[in-house]
Amino acid sequence: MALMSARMKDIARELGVSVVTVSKVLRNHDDISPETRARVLQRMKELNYRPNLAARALVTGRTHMVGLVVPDLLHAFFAQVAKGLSKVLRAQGYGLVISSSEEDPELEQQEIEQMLARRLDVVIVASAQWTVESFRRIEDQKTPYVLIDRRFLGLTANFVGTDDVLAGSMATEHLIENGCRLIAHIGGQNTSPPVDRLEGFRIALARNGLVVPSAYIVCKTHGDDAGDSTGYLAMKELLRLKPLPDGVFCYNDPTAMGAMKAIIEAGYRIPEDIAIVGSGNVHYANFLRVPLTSIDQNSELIGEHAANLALNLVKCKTSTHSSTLLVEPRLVFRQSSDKRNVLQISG
Amino acid sequence: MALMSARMKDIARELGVSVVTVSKVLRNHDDISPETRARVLQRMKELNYRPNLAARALVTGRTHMVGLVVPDLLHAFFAQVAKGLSKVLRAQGYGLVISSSEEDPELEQQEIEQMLARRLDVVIVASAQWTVESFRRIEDQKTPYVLIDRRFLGLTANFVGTDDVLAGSMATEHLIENGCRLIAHIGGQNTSPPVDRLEGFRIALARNGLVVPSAYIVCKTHGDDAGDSTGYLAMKELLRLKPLPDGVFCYNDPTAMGAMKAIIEAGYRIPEDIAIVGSGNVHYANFLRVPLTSIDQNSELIGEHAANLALNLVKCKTSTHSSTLLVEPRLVFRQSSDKRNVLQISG
DNA sequence: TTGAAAGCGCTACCAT
DNA sequence: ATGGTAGCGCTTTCAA
Repeated sequence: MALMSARMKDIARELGVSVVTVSKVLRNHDDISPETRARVLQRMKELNYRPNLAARALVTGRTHMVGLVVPDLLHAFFAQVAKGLSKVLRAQGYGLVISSSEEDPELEQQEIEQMLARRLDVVIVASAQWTVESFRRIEDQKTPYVLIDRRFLGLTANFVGTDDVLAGSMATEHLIENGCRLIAHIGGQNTSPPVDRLEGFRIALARNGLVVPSAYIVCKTHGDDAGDSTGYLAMKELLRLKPLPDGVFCYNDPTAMGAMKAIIEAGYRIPEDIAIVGSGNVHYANFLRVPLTSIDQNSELIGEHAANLALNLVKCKTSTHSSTLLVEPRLVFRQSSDKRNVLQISG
Repeated sequence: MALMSARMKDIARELGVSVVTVSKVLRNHDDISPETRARVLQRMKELNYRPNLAARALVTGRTHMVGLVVPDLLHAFFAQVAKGLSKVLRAQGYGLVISSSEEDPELEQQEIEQMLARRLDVVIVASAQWTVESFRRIEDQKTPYVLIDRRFLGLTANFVGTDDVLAGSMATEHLIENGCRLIAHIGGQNTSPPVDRLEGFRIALARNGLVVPSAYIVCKTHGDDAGDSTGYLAMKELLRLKPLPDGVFCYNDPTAMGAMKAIIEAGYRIPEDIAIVGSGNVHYANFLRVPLTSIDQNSELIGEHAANLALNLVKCKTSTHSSTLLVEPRLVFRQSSDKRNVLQISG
């Protein structure tokens, strides 16, 4: 038994062939005689040979690894995206390097630098940045990248995410259809999903001739990380208003979870007193205090699309044209917004 | 502007020094004059130089990357473990390659093979294997590995996980203390956590002189993946029994979520009719139908310990002695098992 | 069909 | 303090 794992050199020497021949067999070149091929394959199996992909990467310039940077691995949305990514990448023999930025732009920058230094073939980022500057550095390195979930205006980049304006209007229209007339919004700041969903919210209200005083719109920072406590605090603010809102569109599910907690603690009922809609449709939405109506963003599909787009970029680096892929949101109706019984009672 | 990213060679040529000198500056060797060092650093900054870690890995034999294979990225327990891992690894400049086996032993094997081929410095696995065979292959490669969450009897390996027997008895004792007398169990199969927790369950019952007919113990496969539907189905079985159990220890939180759904659908109350305890203490446990009492396994700490152990293995490969690290479980008391005041009005 | 030579970008070792 | 030489394990190119 050798101390080191076997190398091509070893197999070549033992079989009296050259390293090149072994290499060709490994990569299924067809200019090798069947007998030679058989002997090499045989010996590879015996030795349990594994090509050193790090060495291959050095000469080919391709590591066959993709990087993913997300703000928070614990957030079910990103876990789902990662799952979709992982599925596609595995099928193509690509590895996935994952890193969490903890919503910290500086940390994110560092992690991206690491990935560039590792020469990952392509990097996928749900960015916590405020500016566009850090993407310029990726571009300098000539490493292709794909943004997901959060877009940057003024940056021509490949993007895969949700049609957030539509998500926002869809959620709001749903509340209106279910009898809500004074609809509050709990949002976020600084990233495109909360901003666009708020716009969708406004569009839906306007389309239905509804007016909402600005006090009913609460946008805090840190909507993703610790979204539940943000939602909790925001909802407590809303509960001080008179009259109370009869529906709340929360810009994501963690926020909605916090809001529900605040409502129940205050002794109100969901959906009878206040209806709730979230977004993201986390996989446990149906198991919450009150099963949560949510906008399904098809997060796993976002991951799959991002993976496919990323792999395309690797295959044809020439592509100067960058694509934007919006996955269509879809509302999943659950108890938290179901006022049908309430409407019957009240006439 | 160069087409390729800068290499040491470029910097060396431009500055009239040797590649070795540049390399030494990069790695903070102290046998370089301050002026030379300054010039090199300056130029590195200007060119935005990033050392090619793939090349470094080839010569040093260290990729500075750690692999993690889990059965399911969506399971909050593993996401939390990954978070703990990630934190420690980042601080040490290590990268994290993550892969999901989807509870499929064959897929897991393939992913591990990939990681070995990539020459990751160490591999951390929450294994879905039935046998010990695949770990032998890792050992052949001389790649150190750490098992987490799931142990294998008869395998001398490094392990970090929960004291599952204690977790099981702790949960069960808790139900007993809260007045339960006919306690059911929903478990899993084939992996050590459900098996050990069931043992803890039995120990606690025996210690308290309680007897539970075998029909009250339901162990299905697939306790992790789609744990909620498993729990749902198992609970429906239990609900057909007479008399009904007055408490259920579910071997993990997803299972408990499914069980709660079945109980509520059947028109029973939690905890008044049936108390529930889970394990894992997922981060949204407090936001479920009924806030869920759960055994906190300190999953993030498990990740941190696993990372530290893994890095130690990398640093001193000589260590023939393998360690087992059990993180102590801790019960988090919430409403789902709170029978102290069954008349209490929620709100 | 086969293989010798060159080199990917970097580090280790030892001489200067 | 500095650098020449010799690789790491593999692929590429081109000649035989």
